[in-house]
Amino acid sequence: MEPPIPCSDCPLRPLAAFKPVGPTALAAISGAKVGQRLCTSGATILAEDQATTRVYVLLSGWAFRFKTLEDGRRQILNFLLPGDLLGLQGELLANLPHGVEALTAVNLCAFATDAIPGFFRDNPDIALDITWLAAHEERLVDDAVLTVGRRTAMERVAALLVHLYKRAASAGLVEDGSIGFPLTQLHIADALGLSVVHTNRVLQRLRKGGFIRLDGQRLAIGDLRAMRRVGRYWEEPAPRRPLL
Amino acid sequence: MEPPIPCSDCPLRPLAAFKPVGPTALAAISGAKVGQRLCTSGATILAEDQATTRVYVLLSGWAFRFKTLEDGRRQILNFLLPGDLLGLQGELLANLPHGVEALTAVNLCAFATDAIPGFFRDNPDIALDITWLAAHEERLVDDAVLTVGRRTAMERVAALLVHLYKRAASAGLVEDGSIGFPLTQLHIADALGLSVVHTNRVLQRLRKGGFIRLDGQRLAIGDLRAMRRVGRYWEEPAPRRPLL
DNA sequence: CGTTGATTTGAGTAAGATCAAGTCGGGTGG
DNA sequence: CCACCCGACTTGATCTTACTCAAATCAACG
Repeated sequence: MEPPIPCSDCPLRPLAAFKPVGPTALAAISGAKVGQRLCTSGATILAEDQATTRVYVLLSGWAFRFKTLEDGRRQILNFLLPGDLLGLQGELLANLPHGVEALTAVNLCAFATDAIPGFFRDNPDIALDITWLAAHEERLVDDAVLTVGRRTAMERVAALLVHLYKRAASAGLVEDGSIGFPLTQLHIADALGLSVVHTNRVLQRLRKGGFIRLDGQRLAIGDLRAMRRVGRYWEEPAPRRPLL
Repeated sequence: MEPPIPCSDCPLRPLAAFKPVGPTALAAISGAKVGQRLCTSGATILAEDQATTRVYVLLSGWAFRFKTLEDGRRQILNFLLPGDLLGLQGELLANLPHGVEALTAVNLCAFATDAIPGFFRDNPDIALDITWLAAHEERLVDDAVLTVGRRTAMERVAALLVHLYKRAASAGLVEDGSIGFPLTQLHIADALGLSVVHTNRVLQRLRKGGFIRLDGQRLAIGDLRAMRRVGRYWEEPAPRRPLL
């Protein structure tokens, strides 16, 4: 339970993955911030189909967005890593069309939802950044549709692992060739439209083929090139992204 | 090949589905418009992975966004109907991560991509509308992930047909209980992650069950309630949406 | 008529789901 | 310390959904 971090000391901003921000924009962001929020692993950050009063930036930890069918079938839409914005759809659309759940303990930077129209009025650069982030997230979901709709189970798992590894890497989370990996096999299954059992078997094939090391809570990818080939997954190099 | 329609006479704006727009915003939009573009059915409106110079609003006709794997497997991400914005991701991200193809003859209203930053600078209401449209499209794609990942083939087809029927309806395209329906079974299959053959059989089941009438180019849904039940598909009532 | 695109039908198959146990490791309480 | 519980992971057996391949039909069109 650390004290709130001032935006000027944000641990994320120095990372190469993020676009530098000017002093006026930083002041505007800092001024709109209304606090921080901590969630424990497994907590519901935002409930499905609910009106929201906050928009958050993920400071640390992992989370995911999901939707469920009334009979309980769950689909994970995408994963959220440090720097990601969440809850924007709740502000723009009437209410949030999906839920958000924490995968690990999570530290969130909170903004009042009415800060958004404020940014658009007074700070076009930030407004454009917000729209950029929205477009970027849509790109991720577009990829998810392609993966779930047209890739084989093996391709899906490989593509997801590469994708998450690279994102974790650009958030500075690699330690001696591996990342902390908080997903259970059920999460992988729910993200990829597979059953847990089948997911388990595919993971074993990847392990036995020497493509990955995945024990307990850490993931290492031996040969990234090979994994990309298995997953038929080539994403363009990540551009420097804005950080709210 | 009609002459360009001035924004003030836009045939879409009077529809109840669209949010009214003030005179200054209308003037700004009108001023940014650089022309119209006609495409024939089947034409590529925007190519995959390409830098773009234009953003379009679909004035009339149907189109779809898609991605392909290098071996030819194609996934349709969502369908575009009159009033939809396309090409925004090409402006914000470096280049367009998906292709856009016309399903019917299509009439597009063109804006130079650099009109977007201009809107953000000078016209916060329009900027917010653009972001709203982006968030709304993401919602559609989120739904697509849920459909493809967790619904059965029967549910997928039923949900898609209801979805498209309702959207066509709100674009004013219903004529005596049916809509013009330009998708082939291959399009349906590619949108839903199914094979054409299986799609065909599911459609036949829906027809024989009396749920739909789908002959050649027209779709009618007998009992919408029943179809929603089959598809496990309940969307929230469509809000009035902005039109660029 | 011949061609072409869309749809339909049949037969065989494979990918992945379901069901049912069983293992393993890390708490927790007695 | 040990029994036990619980969640995550594994494994095997069986089954089903939806895919593949192949071919026929059908309508529109030049």
